[in-house]
Amino acid sequence: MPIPVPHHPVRVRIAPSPTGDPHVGTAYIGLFNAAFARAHHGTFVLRIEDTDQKRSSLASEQAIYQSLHWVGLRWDEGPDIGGPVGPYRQSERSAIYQHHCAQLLASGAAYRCFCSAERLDQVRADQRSRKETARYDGYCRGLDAQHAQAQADAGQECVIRLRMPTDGETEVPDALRGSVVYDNRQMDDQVLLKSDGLPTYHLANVVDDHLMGITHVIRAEEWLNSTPKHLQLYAAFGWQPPVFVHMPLLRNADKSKISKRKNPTSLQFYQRSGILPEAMLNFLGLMGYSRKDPEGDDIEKFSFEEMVADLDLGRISLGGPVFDLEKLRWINGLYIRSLAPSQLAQRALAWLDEDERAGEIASLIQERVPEFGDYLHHASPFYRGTLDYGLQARYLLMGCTAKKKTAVRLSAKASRAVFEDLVGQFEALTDWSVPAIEQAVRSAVEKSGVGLGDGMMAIRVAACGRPASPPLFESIHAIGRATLLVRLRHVQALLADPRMLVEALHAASSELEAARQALQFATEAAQPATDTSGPAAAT
RNA sequence: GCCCCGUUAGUCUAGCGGUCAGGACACGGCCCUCUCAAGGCUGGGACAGGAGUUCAAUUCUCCUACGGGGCACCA
Repeated sequence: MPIPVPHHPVRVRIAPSPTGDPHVGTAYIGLFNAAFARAHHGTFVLRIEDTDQKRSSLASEQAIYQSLHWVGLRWDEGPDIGGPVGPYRQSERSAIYQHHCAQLLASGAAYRCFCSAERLDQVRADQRSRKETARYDGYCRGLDAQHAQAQADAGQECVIRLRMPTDGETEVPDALRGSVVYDNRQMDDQVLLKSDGLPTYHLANVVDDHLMGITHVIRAEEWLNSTPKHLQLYAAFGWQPPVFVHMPLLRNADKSKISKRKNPTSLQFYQRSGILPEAMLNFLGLMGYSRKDPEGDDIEKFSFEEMVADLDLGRISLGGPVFDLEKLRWINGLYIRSLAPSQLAQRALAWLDEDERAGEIASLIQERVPEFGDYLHHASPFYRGTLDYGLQARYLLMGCTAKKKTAVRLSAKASRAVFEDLVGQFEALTDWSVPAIEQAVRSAVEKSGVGLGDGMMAIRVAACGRPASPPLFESIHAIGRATLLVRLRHVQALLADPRMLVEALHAASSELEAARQALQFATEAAQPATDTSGPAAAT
């Protein structure tokens, strides 16, 4: 299905919220927006949706700029570079939303609601127990507008809700799905303006998209179900809605929506572990999308420009693509191999150089580096993304030292408990500092009943992949939370897999066999060569 | 629970009524080779199930199953 393109210039946007680490999903949607804009000689806008005061942060906003730049996305307008329809940060647009909201209030398309959070919770709980769709029950819908206004003026807290039609249907034209029809009775009287005076996503989004002249809203599928509300808003304002394109959601291996619990979702993780930005972009361009050569075979490797050259969003496939690290690594290898050796050297060095942890890492390994040649060996656990855990590492992960292999099963269970506790603590840590890390590690080990030495060894191996490392807490700090959590979860998966134990034992027995053979070989070699001549002696 | 979207091998995908169902990652084998990679060749592996429409369904329609998303004063 071709994407409708009006005659006026194309304007698209991405609108990330600056909460937490810059997300691969943002880059994914950004890629398709940027490519679409470029293909139509349009404009790509970056808008920051920071209306959630509690969760938004400036640091996160900066990280978004950094990471999007890293993958090679460039926007034409945004909070950092300005543009003709700013401001581009929603927290700076409060007056605009309030003004538009007043308009809806005046026309009767919206109304004030004084319901308490407790009452709303109660209503929802009741509805759920009656197996109905949970939504606002319209308690304040009939309130007299003048009276409500007076109450609000008197200082009573309230929100402003959209008055949705109570019958009929809303048809959502989606460029990839055709029209999707919603029964209006299913829909909620969505809150538009929160009691803190800031808009919700829905209001801000519609107002901004209109005011910024957005022609195509290319966003993730999770928004499809709220599009009818947005359409009602456009109608209430008397505005023409944009073309909607809902992209499939990136998935974890188990097909659920991609999440940091199950996958590294932070772009910084990939940057740090040495994924080339062009490989990352290429990989994202393969998610739900494909290009083919004249023979009809799929093209796996392509640049942004090549993607733009024959872009057709209508070819996007709707099944949720699993974000497969294996394939990402393969593509990355493709790019690394295509570099001239001098370029590779240059880029690898630049990669090391741009890592802000350089000094911290150097100070940790300094004592262990008799000559520069040893530097790479000691530094590598800090720069890698995921780690491989060999035989010895697996034993140690299971909480076993060489002395206590007999206690394997018991220890594996205890070490699982350590890692589970630790992941929980590290996720919750607000302060990623060495003392906080130390406290978390100590408490996790103590709670499990594993000896401090064995427990810390298991954690060290999980964190660094080897039993010898700089001091653990400092090392964990330098590795960083995102990467460390990826490693811990990897280890958890290993420990939860009974095959790991079998494999470890199997590997141990073949190692033993190899040792036996080596011994035999050595014994024979040590004997005086009496009859080594002639083939007959071999028997 | 209700609403919506989806479903080609373990994974990413091609296919848009008639194909030996194509390519790629991963996996196995062989070749190359001082090792390891890389590369080449090669093998196994898929249309979720059931009805219908049609001379003909992976492709169109419906039902079922399964997966996912949404149902906040979060985006």
